[in-house]
Amino acid sequence: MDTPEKTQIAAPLVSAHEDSPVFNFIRSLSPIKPVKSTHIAQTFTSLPFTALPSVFTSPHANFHKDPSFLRRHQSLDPSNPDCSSENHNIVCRNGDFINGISQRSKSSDKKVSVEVHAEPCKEHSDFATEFPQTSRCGFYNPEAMTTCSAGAEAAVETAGMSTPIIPVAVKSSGKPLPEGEGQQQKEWPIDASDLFIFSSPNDVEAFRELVHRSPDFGTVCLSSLMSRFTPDDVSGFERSQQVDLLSREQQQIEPPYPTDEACGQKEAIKNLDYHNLDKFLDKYMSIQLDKNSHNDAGTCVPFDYTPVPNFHRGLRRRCLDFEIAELRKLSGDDSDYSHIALSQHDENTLVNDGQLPVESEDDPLRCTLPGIGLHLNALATTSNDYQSVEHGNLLSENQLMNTQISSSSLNLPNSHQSLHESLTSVASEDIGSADNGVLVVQDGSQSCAYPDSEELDHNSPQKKRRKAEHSEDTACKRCNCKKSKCLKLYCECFAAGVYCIEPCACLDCLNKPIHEDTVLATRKQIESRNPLAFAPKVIRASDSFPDTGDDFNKTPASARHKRGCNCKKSGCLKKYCECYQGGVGCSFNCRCEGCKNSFGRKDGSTLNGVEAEIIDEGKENIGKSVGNQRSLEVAKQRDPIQATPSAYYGPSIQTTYSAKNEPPRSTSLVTTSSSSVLHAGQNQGTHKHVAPQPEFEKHYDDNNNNSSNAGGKMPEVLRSNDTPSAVIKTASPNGKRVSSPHSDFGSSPPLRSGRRLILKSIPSFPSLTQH
DNA sequence: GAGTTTGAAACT
DNA sequence: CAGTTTCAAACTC
Repeated sequence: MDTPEKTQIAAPLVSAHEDSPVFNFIRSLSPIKPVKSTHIAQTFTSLPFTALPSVFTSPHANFHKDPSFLRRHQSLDPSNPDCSSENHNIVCRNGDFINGISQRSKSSDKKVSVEVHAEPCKEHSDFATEFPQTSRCGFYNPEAMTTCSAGAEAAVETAGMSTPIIPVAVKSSGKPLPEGEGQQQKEWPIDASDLFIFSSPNDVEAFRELVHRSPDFGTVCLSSLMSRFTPDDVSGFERSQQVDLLSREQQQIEPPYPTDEACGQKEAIKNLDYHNLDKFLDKYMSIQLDKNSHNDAGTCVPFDYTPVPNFHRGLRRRCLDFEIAELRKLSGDDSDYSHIALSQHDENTLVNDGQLPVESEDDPLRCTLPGIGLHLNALATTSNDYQSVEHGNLLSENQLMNTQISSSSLNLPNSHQSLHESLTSVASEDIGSADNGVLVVQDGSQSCAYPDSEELDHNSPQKKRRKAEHSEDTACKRCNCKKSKCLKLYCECFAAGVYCIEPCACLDCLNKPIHEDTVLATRKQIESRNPLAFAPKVIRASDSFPDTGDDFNKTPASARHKRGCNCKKSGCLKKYCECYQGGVGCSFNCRCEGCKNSFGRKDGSTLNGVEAEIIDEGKENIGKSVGNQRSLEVAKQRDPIQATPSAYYGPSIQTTYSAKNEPPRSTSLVTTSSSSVLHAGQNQGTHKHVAPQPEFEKHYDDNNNNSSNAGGKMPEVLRSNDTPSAVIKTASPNGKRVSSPHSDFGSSPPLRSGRRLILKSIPSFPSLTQH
């Protein structure tokens, strides 16, 4: 048996290098390529690998698919040393797949090498291309599961796609079934044809012999295998594979691969009766099992079927609904979009967040908008997550999709944060939930909104309020609309770009997935009227520039309400005030009267609670004759770091809209400022944010001297047309993150009266409507 | 929980 | 664009 030898030889290599990207690359260059790695690699690379975790995806097809998978994998890891064409068309060990499938598997010391033999797949390229989808189908795609019939071929069909038929070199006959029905015999639960592809008849015979000698061997193996799955997995599997299972059950044929893809194989192998199997493998099958790894059984990290499938399946965010719906429309996919949330799948990797996700099940497109649809207000804020996501994506091809999504998702960086949080709770709560899109979505949202069980009592206003406060950062809203049908901005849910959920006490609510058409239409209408209507109300600069590392952004003052408030009686000290509610100071955009916003007064005298006191104190000391700039200077002297943001960034940022002269809703204005900021931010190093202060002061002073400007409150910098970028850089550390939904960057003319409107960090709102 | 206050959103 | 109305959240009792 030449097989064992090969295995032994190759195994070390795999163990040592399989994880190495470099090694993978080298392997990709390997002349020994049974499969067209190049082509596959492209498609595969572009595809999120994370899909693989779907354990039950296509048990039957798995093995048949495995060759393809391997090939794809080769594509990814084309040069896989473990794969050789020596004696077989394709000989690969499980370790390879595992490696290819997931990096995490490597972490384990186990070496599972299964030499399989598969004939070239004529459709492999297509399959490779499609594979991710197929594999991702997991529980969702019953069709993905194909019965591993006794025949040498198994076709896996997934949503309109047919996977390659990969004939196995040898089918194990095994011991005859009691019934003898069908060609397959129930001998070893894991049919050799399913689990292994023998490179030679001798191997098959050896395997049979082993099985025969150990009557319970198969049962044990199967039990062990199945025990690895959670009830949810099993149920999901059963649902999707019901037909197949029934069919097999009738035939008394055990499902060969409850596990997904390579992971499934790996798990299967791990769960095998090692005493028997190991011997057999060592001798006949070139399968090396590291018994030490057996401890990890069930912790097939990369393919950890249990959590992953559930997670994906369970993830539902209503917040994504709008976008999803839109996407679905765009893609013309009528399928349940609820699973889009799945795109969030690997949030842990992503960041802290996740908000975003990599895998989509059927429709890649869906995956592409992970961040979109999140609570917009929350999303508006930071780029940290966004960046993190990107990095995370780079780390793994599995997350490639995420990257695409993230980058394409209109700068909704923050979504990751909230998403992650939401997902965290949702993931667990939604597990086992019905796959019904709508229901699930709501559930997900609900989960999102109410991570705490206590919050289940959503009818209590106080609780709601409290919940709202708690979840305020989590981008989950709930409303109590009575007349608006939750289709107006009055509705917080609708305004936030999310569907209403159960906790909402709204009446006649139309802001639900079932009315998505209405919702989208309404949305469009409102957006047509005000493109930024759904943009975050509060633009948080602090979150926008994670990489800057400067502390300037950390003060509430660094964030501003995009439009400013119009408070008359509340003094901007109550939540009636959107600025206050948003935890940001009032800005020059505000038309409030008697502003006492503790986060920062409109006049700029107050940066935040502490700063305000400092400033006030400074004012007193300096005298009323001294302008605000003096106060700012005083404050800055006392605490340059904190004072700066408020003093400088605040006004600058706030000037997104002119207080009175500039219509808050002027898109063009916003665009202008956005572009400026964007340019500044993108092209400028973060360190530049620090320098501007003096300059700002100068402008500010000048501004004060110039009473002609909007009440003299507008810093000259903002008014100046000369160097928007510079100004912005100076004033806005976040400049790089500015994104306007409608970006006419650079084309926007200066605002009237030379005033520049700076809309910072307004995440491009997911345009559900394709304008 | 009901009623009031408040200010944003929508409308004219 | 300003004024008014509608609306729902925030708040008070």
